[in-house]
Amino acid sequence: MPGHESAITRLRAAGYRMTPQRLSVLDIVARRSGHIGADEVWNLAKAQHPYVDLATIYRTLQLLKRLGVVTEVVIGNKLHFELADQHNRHNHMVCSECDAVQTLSPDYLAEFSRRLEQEFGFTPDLDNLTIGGRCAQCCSEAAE
Amino acid sequence: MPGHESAITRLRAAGYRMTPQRLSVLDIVARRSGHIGADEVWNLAKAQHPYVDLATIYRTLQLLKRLGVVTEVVIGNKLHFELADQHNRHNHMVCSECDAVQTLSPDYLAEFSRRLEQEFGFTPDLDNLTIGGRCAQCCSEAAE
DNA sequence: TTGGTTGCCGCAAATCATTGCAATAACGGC
DNA sequence: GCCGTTATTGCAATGATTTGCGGCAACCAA
Repeated sequence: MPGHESAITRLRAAGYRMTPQRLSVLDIVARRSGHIGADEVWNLAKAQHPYVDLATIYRTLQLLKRLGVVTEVVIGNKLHFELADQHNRHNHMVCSECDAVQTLSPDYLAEFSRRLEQEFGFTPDLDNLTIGGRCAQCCSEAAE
Repeated sequence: MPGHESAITRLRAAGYRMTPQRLSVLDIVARRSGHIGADEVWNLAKAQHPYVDLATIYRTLQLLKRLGVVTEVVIGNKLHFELADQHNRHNHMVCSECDAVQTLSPDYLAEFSRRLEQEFGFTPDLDNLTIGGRCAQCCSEAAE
């Protein structure tokens, strides 16, 4: 399920050019179910297109993030990305001890978000919000 | 109001040693009302203690964060820190366009946090959670 | 199809943060 | 107060990400 044609259209509509590098990154992220690190995107991209620079990977990922095509997850000290799917929105909870990632329905943050907008005019970027903390397992291990 | 004696005690209680470098960092962060960047901590620390390494600053700040003595705020692509004050807990909303920082009562996240713990056993580290997004001013400017 | 405009890429350097290692210093016990 | 253990430091290297710049290529118009 490619599903990224709309992303291409959106890029063009926003005045950006479509390049083989961008297509490649988009394709790699779209094929992957779940998040993928920037370095891994780079490795896969090199296979398709021998001379891709890592800087281009990062720039492209940031661009796609700004356009809402991909979302960012902070895992440990590294950034991961995944295809934004309007029909399957979710947030991420990441354990700072074991780096385990759990997803969360955005419903949990809906009320919070609404209040920030209403009371402060602040529009939180929930799609790219990573909630750090300690997972159940690490909590129980720490309690021993 | 120094207020970091308790932090020193806490450090010692956790089995850590007290060094001039750590005292220095603690003192600098405590004196500052509001957040301060790691580089600025370094500059101020060098004034007191000529040979302090930046790595020590980062290590110390991470340690103090782990112990709950300081909290972290992500501003732009840099980490800032401030003294954790149990009597004045707050979260931060940071605008990704203009880097403006607003504080927020933790009450706004209390219900959310409670649900994560109850339903998933996940303990979010709200003290160090930075909420990214767009501030009211940047929102209105973007709408024009 | 061709040409001009201008956004994008590769490269290299800079920035921010973390980590391995050997020397040093903090601190509990004598 | 001195000593030994071992956590901590400084240093240098590494890792992760961003940025400046000049050449190149995508795309629109003719």
